[in-house]
Amino acid sequence: MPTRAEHLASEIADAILAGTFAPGARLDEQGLADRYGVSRTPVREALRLLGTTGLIDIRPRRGVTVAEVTCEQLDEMFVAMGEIEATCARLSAIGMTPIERRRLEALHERMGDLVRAQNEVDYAEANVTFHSTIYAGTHNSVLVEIATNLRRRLQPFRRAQFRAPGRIASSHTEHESVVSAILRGHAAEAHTAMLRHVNLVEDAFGQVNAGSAAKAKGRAAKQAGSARRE
Amino acid sequence: MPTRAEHLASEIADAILAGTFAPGARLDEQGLADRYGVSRTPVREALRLLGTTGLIDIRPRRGVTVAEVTCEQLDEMFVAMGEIEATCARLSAIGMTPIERRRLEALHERMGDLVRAQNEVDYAEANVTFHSTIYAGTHNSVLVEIATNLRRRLQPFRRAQFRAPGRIASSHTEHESVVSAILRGHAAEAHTAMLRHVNLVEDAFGQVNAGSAAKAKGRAAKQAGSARRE
DNA sequence: GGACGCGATTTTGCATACAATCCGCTCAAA
DNA sequence: TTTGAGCGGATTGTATGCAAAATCGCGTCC
Repeated sequence: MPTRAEHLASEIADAILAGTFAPGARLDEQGLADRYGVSRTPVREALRLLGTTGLIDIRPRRGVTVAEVTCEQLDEMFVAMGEIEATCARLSAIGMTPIERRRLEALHERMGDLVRAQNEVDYAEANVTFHSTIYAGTHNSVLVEIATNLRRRLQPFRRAQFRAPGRIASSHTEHESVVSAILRGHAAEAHTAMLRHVNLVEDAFGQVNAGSAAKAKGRAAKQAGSARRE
Repeated sequence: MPTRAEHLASEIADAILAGTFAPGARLDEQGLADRYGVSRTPVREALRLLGTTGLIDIRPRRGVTVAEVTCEQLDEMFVAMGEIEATCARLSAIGMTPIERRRLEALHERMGDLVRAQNEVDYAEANVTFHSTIYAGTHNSVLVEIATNLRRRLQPFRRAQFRAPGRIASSHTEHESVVSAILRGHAAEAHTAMLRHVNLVEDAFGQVNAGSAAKAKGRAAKQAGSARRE
């Protein structure tokens, strides 16, 4: 059974990701305590837990606010994500067991069916599994954790990634290169293919948030999260 | 001014790294509170902060213990570190500014002097700067943070890395390949050189802790931290 | 009219108190 | 002798209270 603080942490995290608490909004402890019907202590603890996720911004004696992600930071996160994922793909190409390779191949084929059925919802879910499978293929829990955390932090900005027309099909084609390279054990190729895939994902993100995001890119203070909701 | 909890966190972290609290040792809140002359509240907060660093192990309602790092985990950390550093080197080769390149070159040359003077202490310090410089060369704060965290987690296991005879000279030679590749903007080469460098660092670690560590490698339950102290 | 300084209020940080859970022990029964 | 249940102590989780710091509003001075 999770402790109250942990429960609160995920509760608050969900609220932030859902937009209930807008970026930049102040999260005062008493307010959250009242809202969730607990005392300030577990709220404090929950906020400290979230502090390390990059979701909120804690400044000593000055309270905590929902993190405002600038376009620069978002860009850096996408670049880092690409590099980490590419590394995972490379290691997977080298070290995946035959069973893992078969599973990856099977998953990829199933996703092909979803593309033909134009089932974007299930594809999005399978996509998470796809990338997680490649993380796991590194057989390195440290890398898995890093990749998973980064993915979670980027999640709010990917919501609409498969809404761009034809994006789901392009994604599958890119996956094809990645899977092919991994199955053949071609490390460098897997790296390159995955790097390109993630970069294209970022581009797709940019397209979905086309008008506003493009302009926002210039303004430093402009925080990226809002682009998603426009 | 840092809050008491933050101060405590680094205090406790130092104590763990210094071996004051042995791996596996129980860290009860009241005990720490008494030891540092504060109440349980900031101690709890400090422990939560440390919880995300991998330095301690928190199990709800069952207290916190100093993390016991198994050889498998240590191995994974070294592999991950190598991959991250290699990525940083690659990005540095691509994106470092001329000024950054000159600074890296200058630092490398200064380290050459330290090698000739056989000044292991200063070399170890400069080595940290060297790697940090390459992290910074990515111009990506996310990667910098990941790399820095990993390095910090590995720090206790590197203490003796430059004690192996001739290791300091080998290190500098390996750096030479890395620096050369970065300065020439050769991405793939920088990646490979750095990956090899970090792998050799791990080997050096293994040599220093030769007898015990080598045997320990086989035993799953054996925790790596103890090897360092033998 | 604007900027600076000062006090009141709000909010965080820390301490203490209480409740719930876990761990180890004893003791009894198979 | 071993195993299991039950009980008591110890420890963590949560609530509340208090003090210090920060923020905001207002008045004053330039």
